[in-house]
Amino acid sequence: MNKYRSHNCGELRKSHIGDQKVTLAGWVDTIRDHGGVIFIALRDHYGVTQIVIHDDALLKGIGRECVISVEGVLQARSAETVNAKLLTGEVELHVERLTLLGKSHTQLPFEVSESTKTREEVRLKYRFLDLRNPEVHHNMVLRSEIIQYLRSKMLGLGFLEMQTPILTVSSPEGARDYLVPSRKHHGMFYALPQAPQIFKQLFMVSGFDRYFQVAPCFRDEDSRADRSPGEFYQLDFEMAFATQEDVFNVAQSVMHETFTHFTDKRVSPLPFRRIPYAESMLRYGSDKPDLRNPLLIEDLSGFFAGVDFAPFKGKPVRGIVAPNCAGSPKSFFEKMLEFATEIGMKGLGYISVLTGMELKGPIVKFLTEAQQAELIQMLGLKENDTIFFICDSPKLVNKLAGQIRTELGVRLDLINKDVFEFCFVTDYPMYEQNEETGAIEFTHNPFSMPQGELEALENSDPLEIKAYQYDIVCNGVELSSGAVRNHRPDVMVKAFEIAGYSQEDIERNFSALFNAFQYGAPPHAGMAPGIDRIVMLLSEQENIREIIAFPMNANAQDILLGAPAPVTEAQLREVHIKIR
RNA sequence: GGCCCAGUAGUUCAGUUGGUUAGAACGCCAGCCUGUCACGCUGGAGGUCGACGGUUCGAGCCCGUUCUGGGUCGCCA
Repeated sequence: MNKYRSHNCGELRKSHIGDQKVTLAGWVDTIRDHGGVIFIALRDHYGVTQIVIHDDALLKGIGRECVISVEGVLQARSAETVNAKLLTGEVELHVERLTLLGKSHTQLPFEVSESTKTREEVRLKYRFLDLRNPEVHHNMVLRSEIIQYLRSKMLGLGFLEMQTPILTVSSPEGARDYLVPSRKHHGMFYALPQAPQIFKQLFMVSGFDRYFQVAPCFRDEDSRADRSPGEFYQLDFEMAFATQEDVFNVAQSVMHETFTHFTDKRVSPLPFRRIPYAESMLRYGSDKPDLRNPLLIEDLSGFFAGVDFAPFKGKPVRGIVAPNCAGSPKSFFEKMLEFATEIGMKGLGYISVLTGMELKGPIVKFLTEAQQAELIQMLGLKENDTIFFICDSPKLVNKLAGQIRTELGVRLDLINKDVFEFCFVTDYPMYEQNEETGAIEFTHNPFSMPQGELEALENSDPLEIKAYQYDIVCNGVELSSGAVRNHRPDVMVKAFEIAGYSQEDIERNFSALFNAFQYGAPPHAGMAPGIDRIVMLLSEQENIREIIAFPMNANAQDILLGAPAPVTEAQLREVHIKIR
């Protein structure tokens, strides 16, 4: 028998009554002292069990959050004292012996059960206490179970879990690297991987057919509520002899099964919708559309070209039809205008459809009768609809319309909270034009295969070329991007040439991959859904720190251990670094 | 780096038009209580109002600067 306990705090039931002696160990959750009888809720990883003490001398020096071991006799609770809220609520342990295993300060920085309401700074400093809170504790358990589940799914689909280096080389593309100075090589640096991109592609060249990894990724970029600074995990995978379809099949089957397994909410049926990037930007105003929001954006540029309304003249115009909105109080429209102003719009025009299909709103007087009828017919307007107009530069108009769409969805309470709506956003443009310099640049990953391959690169307008580049999105959260990779050196040289890079540039910056591709590379494709984001969605947490055991704060500091921290002069000398 | 919000007891917060000794709840300490389960009751301790400077007879409150935290834009191939 274990020295400290015969059972854990979550498992005792009526059926255990009559067992010889029962020993439990755990944290003192609450103490209810009635004078002659004292009740303690004893908590561990598995649950809570009530223990009963008749001799208050046993409790001397014992306060909340102390760790104790108690031995005694298990008894049934009388019918009227059963606690239905506890799985162990039908029994209680009557204590004969009590041992203090770990004393706690009496004044805690916060009450464990209330920790989530405490300032984050304090929570993170005492994260070990915060994590005792069953609510927070459970998030970590869920995270573990999700990762285990993802692993088993990937293994079941024939993927091989493989490790790639953590100390690797700085890459010129992408985010800022975390650098690690080299001791043996003066003035040289390792970098932590932003993703195992190059390595997983090399695996493909090496003949490993299906690779995956629960991969730590490091990027030195500023945080957001859904973006941990510094480090995060991806379910990184890559498949040889695979097309975009093959990747989608794996991704949607794993996501569908995982989300179905861990929640009761409805999950998008298979196959997940595919939305081309251009359509996503136009209809949802974002490349990560939240499909729970039923509102769609309409392109009204053509319509307004024929309308004599100066502010919209010659500019792209978008419209969003909000149902059952015309009767909203004045304050609703004022709040919407306020929001529009906050995101940089000059105004927010709207037209409401009154009973009898009469149009009302500041813009109506600029429309002829025929134009009013056309608008009603074109948009299928119904009584009580309100149509909001968004007009801005071609660069901003979609994004602004997307923000208005989201805000309307929230304010009108149109977002169904009980579903997980997945989609793939496909056909990202290969290149874009730099606004200032006019230069042609890669939109995303320079290693994505252009659709049409060499032929398209040679004969098409670069800005028209699409890439086999895609995202998977759930409820407006971007889970990952992925691509069919460009495995052909000749296509790669041409693709880089269009973006203004020479073959020497490729050889200098991406020599390993480019060189490997000269020795027989299979077509391959992959993806890397973010694990933290998946756990966030499944645990319904708004902040990524809630699902990471020891997160850094928003300022990229670990205030529990104190990172980053200065190091000694000797350490600096060893790695040939001088602090200015 | 820009913008927004917050900083008052261990914690969460209130604090009126600038006016006596800065309050509440929970926690902590002491006492009472034999069936509670967020036990209850009585009493007590606990404050550099983030910091600095200014205005004022007088500042938690007004002004300026600054620090810290959170959110967001930039950034995130």
